[in-house]
Amino acid sequence: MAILTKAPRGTQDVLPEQSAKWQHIEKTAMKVAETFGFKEIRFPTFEHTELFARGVGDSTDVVQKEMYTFLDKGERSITLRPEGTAGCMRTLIEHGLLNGALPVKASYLTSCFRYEKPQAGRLREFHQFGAELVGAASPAADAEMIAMVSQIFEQLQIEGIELEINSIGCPECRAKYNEALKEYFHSHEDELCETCRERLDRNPMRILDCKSPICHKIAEDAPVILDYLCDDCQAHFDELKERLDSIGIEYTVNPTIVRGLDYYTRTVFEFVSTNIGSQGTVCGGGRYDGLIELLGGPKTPSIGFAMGLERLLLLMENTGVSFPEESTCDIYIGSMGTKASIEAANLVNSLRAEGFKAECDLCGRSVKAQMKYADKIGAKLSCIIGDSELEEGKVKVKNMANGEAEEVELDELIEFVYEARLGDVFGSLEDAVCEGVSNLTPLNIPPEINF
RNA sequence: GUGGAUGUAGCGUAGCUGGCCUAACGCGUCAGAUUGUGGCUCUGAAGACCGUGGGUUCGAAUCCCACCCUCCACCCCA
Repeated sequence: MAILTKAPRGTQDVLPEQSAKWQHIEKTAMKVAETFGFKEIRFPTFEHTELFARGVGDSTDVVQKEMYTFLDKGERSITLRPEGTAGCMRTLIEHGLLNGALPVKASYLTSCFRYEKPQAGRLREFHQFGAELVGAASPAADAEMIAMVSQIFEQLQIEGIELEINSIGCPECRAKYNEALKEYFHSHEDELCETCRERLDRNPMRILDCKSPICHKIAEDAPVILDYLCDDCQAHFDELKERLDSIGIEYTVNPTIVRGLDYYTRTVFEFVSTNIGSQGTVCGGGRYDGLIELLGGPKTPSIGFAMGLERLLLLMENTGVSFPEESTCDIYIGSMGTKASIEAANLVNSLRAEGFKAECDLCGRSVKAQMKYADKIGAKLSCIIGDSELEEGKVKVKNMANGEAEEVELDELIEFVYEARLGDVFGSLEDAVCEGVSNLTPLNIPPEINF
């Protein structure tokens, strides 16, 4: 296929038909975050390569083989963000937000880029909703973040998703654990797969993740990080569990969760589904107490997470979660002849100024074709303006649902549409008034009323 | 990066033991079915370089090779 008409590998177009679903997810996530005190933050799509190399970690797969890195015309090494946290932290440090009131609560909707082989739930450009809670070391912060994710899933009416948590300790207890791991795996060195043998001294924790049956078997009896936590890390993890129990959030402790980004410390968690193929992690996050300092900021304990929006959407579609219905055109104003077409355009314009969805003919089509179009776009009302209507100043307005028509003065068309819509929402205009709703237009109706 | 499956109009498919394919069908789109009104029905039209590029052959959507894309698994992660 021609390169001009084909999207690059691993990218996805969102068609108008799909966009309402995206907006629903995005709005819900941002709104829930707002109730938790988060404010949106926006930061660049690309950063200096060094930021990710340092922040995410030189030895990670993401940095080693998945980044979109290039030299710009000024010979700077630039990288399209492979994740959100590093850029977000850079922004907070650069603008001195960490010198203000802590914790800082920032949420974002971004696209991320990783050069990977695409498959279900894995794209080269993907979108995530992320949130960072910066400057709070307490397990209360961890619990709040996890609660926020659960709340988002609940609001979205998602079921069949499970929370797994783990603690990977602080650098001190992790060092002890790594030693224990190395010792254990060295005793099985000959049986390990090739990649694991290479990992053994550099990053033994990754062997726990290996899917090769033999390594997996060996890993089953390996020392568990949870047994090597220092007192502080242990207390932190215990309190987190206690808090989750108390709020009523179910979880399982999975000691094999080892996040692939170097910055994580202590709490790590994943929300996993079995309904979207092998890329089952819909949301992943954890604490990163050392990251900000590593990037040159003040020592600031923090925790964050990211949700894969494509995966979330996939999950919702695969499990039959319903999405809110989209509102359709309130009135289609058809016309015959140029004069009438101009009048129709004026009427439509006035209606739109009031916040109604109104449409008219732009193709010079026959009356019949215009009516068909009105039907296709789901117009609730329709009318056709011709010479006689202009003369008499009246139109027949048809209710598309039942075919009944009513004669309306052209001057009063806007009021008519108004009453018809209020009637739909409240049963009748009288009911609306009874409910104390007055002076409503589609523009000032509270969002919970799906006008 | 490794392995497997796929690729025909906007969508879903038929054709694929090579010539009746100047590519068929359904949905969708557009236009008509007596003068200015949708949903049903009927008629008609537009729309495909049969993923791309090579090759075999008198002749290829159909056979061979390469590449690309999509999907699935590994890997990795959201």
